[in-house]
Amino acid sequence: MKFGRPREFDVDEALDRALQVFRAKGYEATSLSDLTGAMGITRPSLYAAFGNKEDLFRKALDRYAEERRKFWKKALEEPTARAVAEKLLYGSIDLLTEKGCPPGCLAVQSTLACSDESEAIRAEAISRRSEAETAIRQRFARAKSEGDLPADASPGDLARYIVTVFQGMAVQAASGASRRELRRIAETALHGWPT
Amino acid sequence: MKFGRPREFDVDEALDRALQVFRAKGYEATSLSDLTGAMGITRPSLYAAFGNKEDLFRKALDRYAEERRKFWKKALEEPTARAVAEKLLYGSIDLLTEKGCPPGCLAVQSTLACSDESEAIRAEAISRRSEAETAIRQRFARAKSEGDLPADASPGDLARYIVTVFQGMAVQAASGASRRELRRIAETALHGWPT
DNA sequence: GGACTTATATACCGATCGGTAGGGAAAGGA
DNA sequence: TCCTTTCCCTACCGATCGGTATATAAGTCC
Repeated sequence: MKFGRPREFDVDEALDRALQVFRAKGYEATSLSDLTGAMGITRPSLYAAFGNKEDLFRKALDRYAEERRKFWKKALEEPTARAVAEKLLYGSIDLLTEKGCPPGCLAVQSTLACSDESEAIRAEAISRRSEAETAIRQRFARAKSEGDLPADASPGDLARYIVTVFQGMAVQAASGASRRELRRIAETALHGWPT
Repeated sequence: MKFGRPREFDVDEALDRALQVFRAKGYEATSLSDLTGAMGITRPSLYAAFGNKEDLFRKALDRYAEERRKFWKKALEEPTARAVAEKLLYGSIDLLTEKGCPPGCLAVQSTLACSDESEAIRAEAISRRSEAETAIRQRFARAKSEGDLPADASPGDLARYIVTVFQGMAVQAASGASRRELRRIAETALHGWPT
């Protein structure tokens, strides 16, 4: 892989730019012109480097998911189930309102906005989410066995609940909710956490 | 308004068909061909009866919102704040999983899927939602003054929380969650309701 | 019967969509 | 230097987008 003319743009940087656009508009509403404009490259360069639009989106989603995974893996290391839940909800506020990006969650957005053709994208976003939910459930099950959660608590229900509140917060963020408002939502959601 | 050739289709029925399509695909991903196909009318008939695509969507959203408003107005008549919250969350499960329609909430979907051009649609969906939240907050404020909610409870936070959980449930429904799963989410969300 | 009004049907508009062909430009290997 | 490989650019493809001009059919009023 040493022959030929070297490419004149940075692939990772271009992918980041693409991710920004996809976050702002969602998969379908983002056009190739939007992408090439933001990435600073031409259409053929895009296709040569990333395949087609769907491939590019998948790579952007990969990068996005990897970043998020780091976050919740770290959150699961908290000593108690309560602390884990707090870290997940409060910490996600930062991710939902990163400066420079439009607020919201790419995965949630991609789950909802879909036509017939992009069903594959939707399915992928959903499956990625279930990975996180499973990890949270297992963490709560451990907490239960350690006596950290009451015996009548359901790790599966609690994990699903946390994920659902996060998704609701993502919708709120996309609707313009401030960090302060999101914090109050998280606070209220954790108010009845089982002890 | 009695001159001229009478129209050969029922406007309300056609609007219902359009609503179904918009619910299935969202505003942007729905094409005029999708609409005319489902409504059983031609393009010029659609434009003569409803204006353009955006007008049609707004009318469909009106009809949708009216139906939903009936639901939450009724829920707010429950005697206690707790009963109101239960009715709102459990009752919304039916609305999120109506048979015949694809699962989810049109307003939530429209909030997230948007490009530059359809920002007006997005803004309208958001403003409609705030109407419901305000009504819920006022109901909770009344409950607080009646001693039905503790003195340290925040009607605003609780209303926002209920709306957020609903939105999360809408995402879950659109991702394929069953009614049973949605019921468990609602149950968990209400577990820590202030007494 | 017209005359008038309104809905329908066909066929089309310019713009944009995702995706690509083809030719020149820039590098390494010989 | 010449060849090969790869990349970049312009220009274009067919399909589809939302929206409409035009002509005809179907009614009420006189």
